[in-house]
Amino acid sequence: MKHIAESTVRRLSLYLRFLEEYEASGHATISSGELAESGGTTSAQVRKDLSFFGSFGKRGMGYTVKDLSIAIREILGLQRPWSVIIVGAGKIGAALAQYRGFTTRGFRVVGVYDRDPARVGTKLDGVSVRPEAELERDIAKLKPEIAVLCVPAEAAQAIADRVTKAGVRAVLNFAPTPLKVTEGVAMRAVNMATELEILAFGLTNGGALPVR
Amino acid sequence: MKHIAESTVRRLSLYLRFLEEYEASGHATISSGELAESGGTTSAQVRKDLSFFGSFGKRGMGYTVKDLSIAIREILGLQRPWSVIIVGAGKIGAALAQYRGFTTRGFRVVGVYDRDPARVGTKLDGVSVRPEAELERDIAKLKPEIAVLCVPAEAAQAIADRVTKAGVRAVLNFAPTPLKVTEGVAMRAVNMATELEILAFGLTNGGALPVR
DNA sequence: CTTAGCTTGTGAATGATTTCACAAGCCCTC
DNA sequence: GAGGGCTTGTGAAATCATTCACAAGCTAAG
Repeated sequence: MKHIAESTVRRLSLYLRFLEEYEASGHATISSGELAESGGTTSAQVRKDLSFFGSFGKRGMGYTVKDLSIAIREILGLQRPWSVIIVGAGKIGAALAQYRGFTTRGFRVVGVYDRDPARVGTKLDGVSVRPEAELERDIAKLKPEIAVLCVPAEAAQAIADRVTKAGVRAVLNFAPTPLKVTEGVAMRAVNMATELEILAFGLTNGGALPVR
Repeated sequence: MKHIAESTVRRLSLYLRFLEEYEASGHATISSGELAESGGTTSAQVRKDLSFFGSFGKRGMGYTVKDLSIAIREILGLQRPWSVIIVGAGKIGAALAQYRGFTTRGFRVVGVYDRDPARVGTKLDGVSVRPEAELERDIAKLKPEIAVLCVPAEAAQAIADRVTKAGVRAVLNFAPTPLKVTEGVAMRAVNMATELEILAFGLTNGGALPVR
């Protein structure tokens, strides 16, 4: 398959969100222009994004909301559930373990881990925190595809190595440090301090950063 | 000033993090190659990024760790502190209010707000949660530059409108919905479900997404 | 059946970002 | 103070992403 830009995938996720809203509000069809409007982009961009994966609309008519939303879900791989483990049950990890936005999209938190015995055993939204030492055993048993890392920066690389070695194939890293992962493992990072710093840059150098 | 790509600003933030580590570990100078290695990019990229803002190194020698880190801090606007308010004291908002990564970079949380009276009055790392109704009054008084939104999707646009109208000039949005803000307000969004969806795409379409 | 009015899908053009490649410059040694 | 060995800073080239612009195709109306 051709290379798909990350920006395209990100927009698909956004389109899907709007399609679900449209569906809920009773609309049966939608044009690339309307979808673009909701997502803050252009109709050409919407059509181009979709064109990488096939042809989903009807000329003169637009897209069937229901069909397009199924198609995008399929493109993103959301027609099946994904199992997620969260490593680090501090403030952020605990918040994510209970975050509804994950579960509504088919991401199931099947395990939460922490090194601190004081946190082990506490329940987060139905999942008990387990000791970090059990990671390998649990990964072998539960076969989660994705690990979310909410550990301190200095521990992140070691945990990433452990979970990928144990079979996890995708990592979402909230620790403020970049990670190296072996070829074939998908990696994404969310760095909240960096986001604030980009805003600070924007405020400092008014206008140098294209707004959005 | 020329337009600076967001990707450049993001990398600068990353370089700064490494420079701080390097400084702490006693290194006095660093080359673009070493910096690139740590940040997962190329030496040419590092030099190009810096070249937008000036000339900071010595040919043959590399960069003085201390000077470069001061220079980047200045570029990003981090030589001064920034005041931040957090709106929404649910799981995510509360976690962010107590997140050390913000404070260590000079972002001071000066207020946390919630609509739910049950949460009002609770203390988060020294800051009491205040009623959302006080937003405008507090913004006028505290003059925070940045607002972090951790409210439900359906409330986010209304809160964004209120805080920007009251004088906040930058918004970091954690609600899973895109926001429209008036010209001149800096806006960034962190969508955690989207990040997982990008990983799901990567897992589903093995190799279609450049793994970075 | 034909025409009018929309909207898609997509090559081509433009714009943005990254990578290349090398002259210029600095330090250290001899 | 001349030469060797590095490393920066930066135009030019290459790559990647977005926007343009329009033929093709669908529906509804007459």
